[in-house]
Amino acid sequence: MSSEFDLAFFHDNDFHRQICPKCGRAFWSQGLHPSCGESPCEEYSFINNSPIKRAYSNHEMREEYLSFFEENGHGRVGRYPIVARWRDDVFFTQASIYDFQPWVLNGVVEPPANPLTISQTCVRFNDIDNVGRTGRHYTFFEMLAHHAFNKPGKEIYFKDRTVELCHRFYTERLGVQKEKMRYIEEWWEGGGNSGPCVEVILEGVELATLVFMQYRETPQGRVPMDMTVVDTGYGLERATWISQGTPSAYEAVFGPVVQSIQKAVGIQPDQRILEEYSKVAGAMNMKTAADVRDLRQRTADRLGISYEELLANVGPMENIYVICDHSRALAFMLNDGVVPSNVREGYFARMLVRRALRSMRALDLKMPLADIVAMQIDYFSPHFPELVENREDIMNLVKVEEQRYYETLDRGRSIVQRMTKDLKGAPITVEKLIELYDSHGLNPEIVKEFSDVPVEIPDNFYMQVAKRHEATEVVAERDKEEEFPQNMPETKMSYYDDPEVMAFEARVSAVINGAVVLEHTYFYPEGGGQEPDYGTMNGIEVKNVQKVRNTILHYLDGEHSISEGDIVVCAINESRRRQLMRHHTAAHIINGSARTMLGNHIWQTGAHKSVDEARLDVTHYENLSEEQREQLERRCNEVVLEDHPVQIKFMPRDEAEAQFGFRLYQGGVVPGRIIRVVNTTGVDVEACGGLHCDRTSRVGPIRILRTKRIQDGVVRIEYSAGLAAVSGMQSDKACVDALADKLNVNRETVLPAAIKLLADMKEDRKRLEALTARLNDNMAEALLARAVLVDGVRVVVYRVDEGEDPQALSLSLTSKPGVVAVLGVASKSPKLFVSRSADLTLDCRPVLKEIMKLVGGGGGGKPEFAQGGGGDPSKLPGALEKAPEIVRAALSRK
RNA sequence: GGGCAGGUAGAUCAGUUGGAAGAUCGCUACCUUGGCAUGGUAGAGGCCGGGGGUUCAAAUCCCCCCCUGUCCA
Repeated sequence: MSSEFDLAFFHDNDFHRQICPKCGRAFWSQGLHPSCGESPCEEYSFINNSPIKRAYSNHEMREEYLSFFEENGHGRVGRYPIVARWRDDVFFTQASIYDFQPWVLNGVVEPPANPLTISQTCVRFNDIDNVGRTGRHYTFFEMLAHHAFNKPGKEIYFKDRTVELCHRFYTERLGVQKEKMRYIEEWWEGGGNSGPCVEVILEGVELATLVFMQYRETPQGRVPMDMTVVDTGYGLERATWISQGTPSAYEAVFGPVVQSIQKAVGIQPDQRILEEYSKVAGAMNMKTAADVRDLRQRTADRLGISYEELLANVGPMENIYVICDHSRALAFMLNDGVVPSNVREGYFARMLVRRALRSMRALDLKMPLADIVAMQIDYFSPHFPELVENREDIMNLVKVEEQRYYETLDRGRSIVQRMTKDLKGAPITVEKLIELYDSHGLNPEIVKEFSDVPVEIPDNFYMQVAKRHEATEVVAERDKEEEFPQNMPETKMSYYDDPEVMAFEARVSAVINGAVVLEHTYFYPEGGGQEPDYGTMNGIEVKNVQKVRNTILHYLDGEHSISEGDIVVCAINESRRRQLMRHHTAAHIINGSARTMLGNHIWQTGAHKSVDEARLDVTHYENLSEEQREQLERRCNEVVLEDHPVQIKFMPRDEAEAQFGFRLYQGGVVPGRIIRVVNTTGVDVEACGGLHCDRTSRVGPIRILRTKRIQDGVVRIEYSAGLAAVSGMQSDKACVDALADKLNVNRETVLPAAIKLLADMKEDRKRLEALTARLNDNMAEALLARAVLVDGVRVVVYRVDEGEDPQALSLSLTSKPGVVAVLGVASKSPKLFVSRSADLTLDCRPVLKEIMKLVGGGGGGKPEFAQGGGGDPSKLPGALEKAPEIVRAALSRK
């Protein structure tokens, strides 16, 4: 491996290759060092003693870096969004190289500049538990980078130049003494690629990683890539931190925000304690609560103070750091289109809100989280102007989510209180604690606060929770096997040239698995949620059209004799096509109108357009109210009437992004160097492959049929447009007319007539109930008059007729003292009821069972009221005849 | 996408081994008061989330679906 690092740059500049005695890794430096310098081999040595010539703010450091590389021939590129909408394999942008995967790396798309430099906003959640504690972990961070993409015959630069630029940046630009820089030899693998890499270490901290991607990891082994890539990553926050030499990175990065919160909380920690704490923490990797206690104890020992004194200083600061980190991450995530929810990317936003609120609770900091997010926006917006535009929307999302958490806490409080009431002073078990967290979102600290009984929290609590989730099996994702040959002839997509052509002739270039491939076609294949065109080819029905890579396959109804080289005559089902076009343009109108109405957090997450109806799924935190639905419908129809032109243009990707931003990618992944931009002028701009009306007026009426929350954070808008909307209105009218006809009123009075009808029905039902009750009473009196006297007890045996209520009659009979009632129903499933008055002690259940034995059924119930059934209905009358005897026997047994 | 906890009166929730759908608050009317807070009495209000199944009988047991909450990826 060492040959990978035998760089001319090292040799020409008096670097020495050394082996770290602690970790055994090789490293290069112009100075001589006892170890590789990375923690835990060496402790931080820059605190209060920065090796960098002056203290930089985060913003100054970013600019210093980007301008250095710009001066050295790199094109400066703007950040990509945190939500990696151009990829379907990850939720978030976790490194600058993500911006160029997969299309730049696989050669489909040219990089926006080559070489380039960028400061990429990233989020990572794997180390979230260390945020605030180690002094160097974040959920959100900026990765400074310079990248070079080397194609065969078009080399930009590789290892030597990369290390040289890195070295010069720190030594020349930031004034670090050159002997202090150390470069560790390492190997990197990720995302199916691999290559050697160099870790850049300064004063105990890893500043950057320089990766040289040159292999592809395949099932057959490691193969060289056609394109080699320089993939570097420099932590902006770390560089800022080292330049300032503050105890933790958080002070350096969030300066004013940390101070404002500190002031609001009213604490002034001992700097010396924070410094030592940070040094010890830097050398540790914490997994459980026990690790954290260990860290604190070690620091306290070094300082010669008590654990409690340390905790009083460190604890509140950790919470402040968590709040700072999470609030900044939220500002950017919400800005870039995440809506908090309980699934997918939204869950990470929810988690950040809840963790931040917990820290605020621990500090007893009583202010809205949205206000802290606003502080971050104000601190970062001079360099990220997009935050200003979305400021109100971001704050609103935070407020909504904060409110949700308080509702969860309220629910949780009553759950815990009910639970502890049953426990009567016994402690809450670990099992229950896990359930409260896993199912109700209540972490043990909160449970402890809510409960009056003892709560014991195990150190490995969260590991036990994780264990619960381990058992869940992972469903293997089945790759859809490519069943089409690799070398199919490509089809020219003529529908993009002129979507108005509905009849054409074309030459057949192939027939694949019975599907016809033409040299060019006006048939629109299924795609972008739009169903395919139907029509005819040589008079045969075309019933499906699919696109596979760049080939369009026409599926015909039944057998056909069309073969390669034929000229076929084609006709497209025009009414179907026009309706699909209207629904597609309507989707863009609705999307744009909803965004204007509800906020910039509205993004399309799915869509489907068929002939009769269509739907559009958008990100939003709650279902629309009826008023909002009406308002949206009205706004959409105004857009139709305003007659906006719909401009469609093929544009280079970078140019389109520069002009319209990443909001273009509403429909998800759009590969390719050139993208098709559909601009519904003044309303919405999207990268879209669909066919559209050329003006909004041609969409016709738009009806928002209904909206529903299909999952937390996603609202489905179902709609119809054009003639489908007209059909809907007609059937609605027909329905009301038919209803009016049935009610024998006109359509204007159909509603009050229906309301009156329902009221009348309800009244009638009550009268019927009252009447039945009176009938029961009368019947009861008549039956009691005919009752057989057995040992002074009146025994009533009666076969109930259809329409009488045996249960109510039983109750009525036995409400008088000294009565036993035996009531039978001889329906096809016979039933029997045996009841007695409250003053008697007879157990009705054996009586019932004995009678039902004669019928062949069973039953049970309570001593004073037994019921049963089943068996042969024709045997019921006979059984009832024997009933008085059975009752007599039972009474005498007493 | 997966796991877990739920869905009963307008609201918050009980409902034991399957066997007559309940409590509290709120609502309506009347009584108490000069008026109000309050107190007293009576009453209204339920497809027990939906659909199947087991059973003589299901809010209760089993299966499927829908909805809500929550944790994890």
